[in-house]
Amino acid sequence: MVTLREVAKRAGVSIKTVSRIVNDDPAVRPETRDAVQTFLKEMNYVPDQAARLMRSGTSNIIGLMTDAVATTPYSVDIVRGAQAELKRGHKTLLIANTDGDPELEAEYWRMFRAQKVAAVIYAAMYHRPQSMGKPDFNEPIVLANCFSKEGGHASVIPDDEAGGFTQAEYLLKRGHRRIGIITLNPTIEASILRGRGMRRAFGITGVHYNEDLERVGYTGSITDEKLIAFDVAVSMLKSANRPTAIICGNDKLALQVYCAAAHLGLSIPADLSVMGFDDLNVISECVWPKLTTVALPYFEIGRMAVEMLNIASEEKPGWAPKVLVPCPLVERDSCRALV
Amino acid sequence: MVTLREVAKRAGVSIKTVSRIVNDDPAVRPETRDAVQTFLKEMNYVPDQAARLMRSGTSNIIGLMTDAVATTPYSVDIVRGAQAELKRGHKTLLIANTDGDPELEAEYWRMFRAQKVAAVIYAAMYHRPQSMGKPDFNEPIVLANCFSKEGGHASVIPDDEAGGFTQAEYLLKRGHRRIGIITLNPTIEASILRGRGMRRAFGITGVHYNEDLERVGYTGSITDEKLIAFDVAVSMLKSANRPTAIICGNDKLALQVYCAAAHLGLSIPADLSVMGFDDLNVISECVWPKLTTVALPYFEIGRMAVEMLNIASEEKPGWAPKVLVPCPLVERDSCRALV
DNA sequence: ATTCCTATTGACAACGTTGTCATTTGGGTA
DNA sequence: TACCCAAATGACAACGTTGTCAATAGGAAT
Repeated sequence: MVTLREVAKRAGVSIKTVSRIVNDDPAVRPETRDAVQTFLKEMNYVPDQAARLMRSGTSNIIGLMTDAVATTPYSVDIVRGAQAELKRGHKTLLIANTDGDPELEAEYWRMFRAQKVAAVIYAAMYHRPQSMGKPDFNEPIVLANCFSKEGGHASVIPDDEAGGFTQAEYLLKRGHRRIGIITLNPTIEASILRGRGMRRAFGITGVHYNEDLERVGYTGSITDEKLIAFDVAVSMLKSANRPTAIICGNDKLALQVYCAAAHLGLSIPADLSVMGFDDLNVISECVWPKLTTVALPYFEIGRMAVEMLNIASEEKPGWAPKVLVPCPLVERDSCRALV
Repeated sequence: MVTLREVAKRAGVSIKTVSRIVNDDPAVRPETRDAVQTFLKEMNYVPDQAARLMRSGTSNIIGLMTDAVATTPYSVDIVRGAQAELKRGHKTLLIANTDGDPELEAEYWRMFRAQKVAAVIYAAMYHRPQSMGKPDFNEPIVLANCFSKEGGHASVIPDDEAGGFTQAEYLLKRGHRRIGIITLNPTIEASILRGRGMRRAFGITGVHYNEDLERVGYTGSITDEKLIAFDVAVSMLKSANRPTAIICGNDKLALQVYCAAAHLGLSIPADLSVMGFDDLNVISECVWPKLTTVALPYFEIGRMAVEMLNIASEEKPGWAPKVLVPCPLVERDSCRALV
């Protein structure tokens, strides 16, 4: 490993001068700078982060604590978004994947302290982080795609209420009146919010919200749920006055509706319109006709989390805003206008 | 941050004694050990990795350079597998996501050097790493899910040949004779190997391999490809003596075949058997009937890569084995026996 | 009691960097 | 020429840890 000392010796200047050049300190004569820079490149000098860190106290590493990556495909985009934003600041991500194991999480918090990470993004699905706050970790923490009920930390989450509104509004505007709804597990926060959004859309349009057409697409506990949307959709579609459209809680449910329609010989969108949520493109782009859905903006959530982190370091401890990231409609071919 | 010095002062012993206890050095009197350990816990001491690293020269961080995470869903499982194996050694993963940008990759190599990562896992899809070897990085490198043509590094890759064999053998054994094949881009290594495996299966069974039933499911260049499997499947299935089964290069293609079958009013598996590859469970578990497919063992690849890394550090530079990880058949409901 | 040996403990330097402060250099001004 | 000031450079300490080696203590052997 090439050190400042070696470069300095080779260039015939002091260690400190080389250090200054590496750190773009203007107080160096241009000629000296050029001369030394040649040596730096030639010897392929790379500053030792460990030494820097020891001297300065804060690293350029951001910790990302997550169980989301394990549980949801494409939640990787949170990572990508964060990294994209981080790249500018020459910071890097240390990813800790807990798979939901609290013991493992505790170990990773210790690890973050040991590495002196500058800040932490805590990304999780569904459940609220309980063990948060406990770890005596004093650097900024921002929650991504989740939030802690106790508060105390900024969080960046998708605007599920608006997302639900978008789904319902889109179909209502296109003349659908009998709309089936296949939801996520109703205990999930996202599910509640989207339901609220949909009802708001019905209300505005002046259409009666028909509870009978609302069913849950999963059974079982949240950690061990089983898809039953196929059966649910089949029973919905077999009925005499079947819905003309079905709104789904995610694209997986939508896929099951596609299969149910196929099973019953109904074509999409001629006989049935289908709307998804998430925009998992392995599904939405691969089915035929392509799925109209509402996107879960993971990339933007990750990016925004980093942005919040930058702000967080300059705010007071009490600062804990909730940033809602919009869920854009992705219009494809699975919904037809009835007019 | 609590330091050894502070703990030592509090416990009334020397810094070195505390250090010994933290590092499980047996040369400490049990009473001293117990006494100090109480203080360690009470003060919540965590050793400073930066200082350790500076002293010792090697970190406990493993770098993971990848574009795979960006391009393929569930390739995250490589990360999870690696982490699971790493956990034992109390090492952690520093993930560098290149999105395929060579400039960014070069920057990350520098970063790895700066962080003095102990070793690197290089995970990529499709293309061979060209810039590899260039970065003067002297720690062990293992390639995951890819390999460098120049050799020089151990690699862990799925056994695509055997995977292709498995696909064909499964259908042949169940009496299928007219088997359609919708492949990945034929320039991809995986595609070539699987083709070879399938032909081997046909050969062994003594069935003629009908080239006319083999079509590519994508158009366009590898970096910007477009799914056309739906159209391909429709044309295949419209023909008078249509295939009784279709083997797909991945589950996305299989999903398109499902949609094509639905479009033509054919039911799966009664009128058509479908076999996928990858086992993306957002598809394979969500379609109805559930998809019989061959799994891409990402988790195991990640795990194995770490295992190879451990071995690599004790091997000579020339050591560069290729480890083939089997692709297990996942039998579900999309294939029927003709007998 | 003295000596010796081993078990235990401690003092100190070093890792590579940067902050602080002192020193040198060079050029302009009186 | 002498002087002064700012710009440029350097010497040194410190960050927290561990390796090396020295010092101490305590017990056994004489």
